[in-house]
Amino acid sequence: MAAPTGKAPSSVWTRPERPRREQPTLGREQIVDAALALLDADGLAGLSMRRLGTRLNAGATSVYWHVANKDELLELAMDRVMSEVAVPDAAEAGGWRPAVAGYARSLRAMIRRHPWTVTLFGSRPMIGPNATRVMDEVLTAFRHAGFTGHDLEYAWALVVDYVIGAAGSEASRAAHQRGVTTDERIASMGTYLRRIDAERPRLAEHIRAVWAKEDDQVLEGRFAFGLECLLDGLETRR
Amino acid sequence: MAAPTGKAPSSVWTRPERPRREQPTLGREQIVDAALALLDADGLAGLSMRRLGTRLNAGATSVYWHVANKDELLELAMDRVMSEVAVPDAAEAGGWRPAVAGYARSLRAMIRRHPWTVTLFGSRPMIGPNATRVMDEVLTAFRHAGFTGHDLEYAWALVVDYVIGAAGSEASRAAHQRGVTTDERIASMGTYLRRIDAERPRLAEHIRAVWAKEDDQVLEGRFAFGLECLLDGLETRR
DNA sequence: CTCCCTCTCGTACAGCGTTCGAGCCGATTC
DNA sequence: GAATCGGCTCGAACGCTGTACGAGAGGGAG
Repeated sequence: MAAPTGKAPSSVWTRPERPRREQPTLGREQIVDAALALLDADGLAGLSMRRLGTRLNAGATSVYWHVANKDELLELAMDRVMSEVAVPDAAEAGGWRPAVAGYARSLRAMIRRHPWTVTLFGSRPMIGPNATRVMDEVLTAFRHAGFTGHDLEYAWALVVDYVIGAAGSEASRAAHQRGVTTDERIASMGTYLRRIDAERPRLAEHIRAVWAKEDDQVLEGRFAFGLECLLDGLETRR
Repeated sequence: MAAPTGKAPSSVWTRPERPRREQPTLGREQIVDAALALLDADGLAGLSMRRLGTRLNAGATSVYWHVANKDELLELAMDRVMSEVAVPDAAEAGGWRPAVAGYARSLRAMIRRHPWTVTLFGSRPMIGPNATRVMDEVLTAFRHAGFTGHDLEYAWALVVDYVIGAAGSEASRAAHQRGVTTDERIASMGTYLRRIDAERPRLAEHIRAVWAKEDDQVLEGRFAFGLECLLDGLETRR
């Protein structure tokens, strides 16, 4: 994987795609397509350059002509999924608040569709065309609210950090529940939960009560609660 | 060095003079110690079972007697660093709000000391003794505020999700700035930033203005802003 | 003494990301 | 037509990873 050296990183976006000759050869587009398919199916661990090659009916290392790194490939994949994030126009949506809320929901939905993005957010500066488009639109929404200068950056960071944190915790928790019922999960804690019972009875009670009905509806409510809290806090500061 | 091959008569010279029993054998404690040292020094990529073994003056695979997996080792490491997180008592700190704020700051500080935790949060259910201790204390703080049932869970999730998201984005951004000045970083974007200049001038302006002075002080202010926003929002709902 | 349990570690295996260089093929140039 | 070139593919190899396995050392117990 990437070696975090001290040199200035050269990003995919700074280098033009190699000019293509015909159709039947591979290009960045289909490579990213195939990578996305593997990522969505089996997560980050499901994407290896060899598997990607065979999926493309190509040699294992042919991809390296079109993409320098696996890291670069992941950058491309990240920007691709960012194209799914929509930011409502503040004027049409009826103010900055619906616009920002719509963005937050859209971003969360995207992360839930592509849980592998969680690990990758911020692993590199996201400056791809779609990421910049989203950022630009969100910033204009916040400017509609009256934020400027540092407060503008602070407000944006607050929303995006929360959404990534919340959607991330949902996604990774979902990954561990796949094919396991809540009862089984509680049962698998077995003696350990019983020890918590003894040492921290109120916590154990809470765990049982909350985990027992942690379905999609509750998660939806959880996110809505957090988002509204956060927007209320922003409202008083604009 | 003589290598003992086959069934050569066992001579003093063919074998090291004392088969190394200097340490009372390794235990989980020192294994986690060494793992933490590697993780803090070189991040997640810096921890390999072989490096860990040599660091412990042990064979590469000796660790597997004490720990089943690398995953388990990381779970132990995660719980160890959770011991650094402190939750002020609500009564002593002067209310739920200072208590929760203190917890948030302590968690963020821990993540900044151990940036490799970012990827690991939520990658497995955190039910180690220290994690449960922290969760218990935080829940009692929120109960002091009057939260119960679902709102209790929602409030807790809001804070922890935000802190992890914010500290995570800080940590990963810091990892990419290591040894690179902001000027170099902006310069490395080169023509690409100029394209953003052309297509999204307000965004480019914002990027230059914000990235230019993204020092620790600004990050501190950013976190404080978000945290206060969020606590304000919680205040109206308790 | 032998037996057994705890613990160490060399070896091996499959898989990873990536480099290198050989080679194919269509287009251009002589 | 022949030679050359550049875009592109790909097999082989390198060094690394996590982990399974089994041989064996050390010390206590019978």
